Amino acid sequence: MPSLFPAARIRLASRTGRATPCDVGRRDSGPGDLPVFSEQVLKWRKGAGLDAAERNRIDSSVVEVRTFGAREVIVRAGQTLDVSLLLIHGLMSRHVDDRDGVRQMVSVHVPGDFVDLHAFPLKTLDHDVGTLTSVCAAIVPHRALAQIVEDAPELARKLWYATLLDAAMHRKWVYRLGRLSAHQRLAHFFCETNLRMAAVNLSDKRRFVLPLTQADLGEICGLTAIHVNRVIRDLREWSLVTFRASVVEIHDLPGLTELGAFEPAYLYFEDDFLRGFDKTTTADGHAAAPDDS
Amino acid sequence: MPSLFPAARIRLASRTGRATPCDVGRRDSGPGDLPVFSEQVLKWRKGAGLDAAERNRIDSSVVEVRTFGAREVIVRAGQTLDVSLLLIHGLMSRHVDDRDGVRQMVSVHVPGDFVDLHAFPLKTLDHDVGTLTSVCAAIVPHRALAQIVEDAPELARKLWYATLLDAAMHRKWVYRLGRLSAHQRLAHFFCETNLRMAAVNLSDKRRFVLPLTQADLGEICGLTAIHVNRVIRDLREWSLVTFRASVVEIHDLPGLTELGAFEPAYLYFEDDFLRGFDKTTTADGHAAAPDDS
DNA sequence: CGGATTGTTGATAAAGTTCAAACACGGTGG
DNA sequence: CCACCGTGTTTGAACTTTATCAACAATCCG
Repeated sequence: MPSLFPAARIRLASRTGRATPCDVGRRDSGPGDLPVFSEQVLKWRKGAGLDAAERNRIDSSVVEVRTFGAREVIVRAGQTLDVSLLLIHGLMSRHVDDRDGVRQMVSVHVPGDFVDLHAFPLKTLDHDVGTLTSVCAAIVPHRALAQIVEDAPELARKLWYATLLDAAMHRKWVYRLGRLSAHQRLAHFFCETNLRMAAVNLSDKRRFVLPLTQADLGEICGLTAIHVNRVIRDLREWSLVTFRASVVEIHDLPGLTELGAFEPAYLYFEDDFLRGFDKTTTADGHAAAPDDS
Repeated sequence: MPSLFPAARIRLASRTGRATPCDVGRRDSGPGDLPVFSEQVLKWRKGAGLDAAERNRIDSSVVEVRTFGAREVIVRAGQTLDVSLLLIHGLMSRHVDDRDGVRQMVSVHVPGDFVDLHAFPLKTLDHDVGTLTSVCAAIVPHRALAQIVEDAPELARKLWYATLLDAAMHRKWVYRLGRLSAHQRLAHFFCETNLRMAAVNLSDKRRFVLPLTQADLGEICGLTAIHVNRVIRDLREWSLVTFRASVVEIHDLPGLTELGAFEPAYLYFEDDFLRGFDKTTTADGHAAAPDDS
């Protein structure tokens, strides 16, 4: 299994396990050899790429790098926050919690996402934030963000943009839940996640590690775990995609895209990046999968 | 029928009718007697109230006031935008459009909402924006917003906040579609809308004009119009709420709130404002409904 | 090896959709 | 004034999708 999720960078901790400290990349050149956190931030996003100065500004805003175990709740709804998390390794989620323990996930975050940047303008969140895997995240104090807003308006606009990217994804999730069938919802989610993972080199465009249970997929797609199970079986039997042992393997990307009515415009990826995902990659043909780290 | 939707301010045009020009309020005092557009913006929102200078800044950013007929599409997905709309009178909506003409509404906008402020950082939208009623809106060019970001960081933060309020509502809509039954979805939507309308004096906390068809409610709640019809009948028979002739009348707010599992924290309203909506107002009791216009 | 979590299957029930048809209502034009 | 038309609402019946309940198998982890 090639470097989809290099063990050296993140190890999937057991439910109760302790997160492994994560080794943060370093830039060889640069002022003072600052650790690099911003590498994946807004990567490939149309009209929001960060220049060297902006990355530096973000990197130097980080006051701490923290690790968390898998399946921890990091932020509870209502809590007042004065820092935000920039996800470096692992997966996180945000969910709306019902009193009866019924949860609905509202987003899944991949490395490079500013998970709860929303908390900066809002001061308090309306939902919970948690880890899915063990996680390594950079802590950015809101003071530093306020300073950025104060004297780097263009970077501020890009941070704003990052939060609106989340909003755009939320909208598509509303659409997914409101208009698509169970099969389509799963297909759509796999397509979306494939793209987002690929953007940060965690998918080779057909295959990626997705450490979720079928129950998690149910919380994402508004379905019961049991129904998810049957739907996944169908998708497998239809030779569209398999999901087994936390690995998603897309056998027929055009077919999956078609079924899920997936149109990636809402992710605001640059056309260059999207070009690798069109009708070229069919069936198991191991089609061209370039520029993968 | 008391001043829920004063005819002098907005007249519900027929499907094909022409929008009536809207008379914009004027402030008696103030520099140069500027027309007031910002009056309802972020009204009652926790930690984001606008001071006089900030309102002025917004008012003076408006270059034009435009009216639109009912049921028009104002902005199409993908279109590059250099202005945003501040809704003054009427209702607007945003929706994700499927190729087969199947639509899913992702938000409904009331006066005071910066409908497509998202377009400022994003430059182009991922969804359509349209009118529900005939509408009067102030046009704010992105140049002016950029200037605000440049030299009024605190106001910029509040505009950012306004877009994140939308995101918070999106999340709740995801929850609504993913976790609630048809009856609960409608109940939740009516509760949400009641609050938002009340915040801008378009609901007296129990009753408001909502010029939507049952098909519209279906597009909002991810249901067929037929099912909406049956659900509405149930809600009426259960003495929770009636929806007839575009008027929503809530007979049992606590009951409706309970059924819809409605918790308004995600709307970020000030506690003072929310206080009028708790368990006090029961049944048809015409309970205390103060400070209404 | 043993216990807990996760995945799988079947039977049954509930919720929501689809299709078809009728009804109400406000225009519009004769 | 009335007939007519279109939009929106209401009802019924058959059907599909998804949930629920109840086991049981497989897997993972300690």
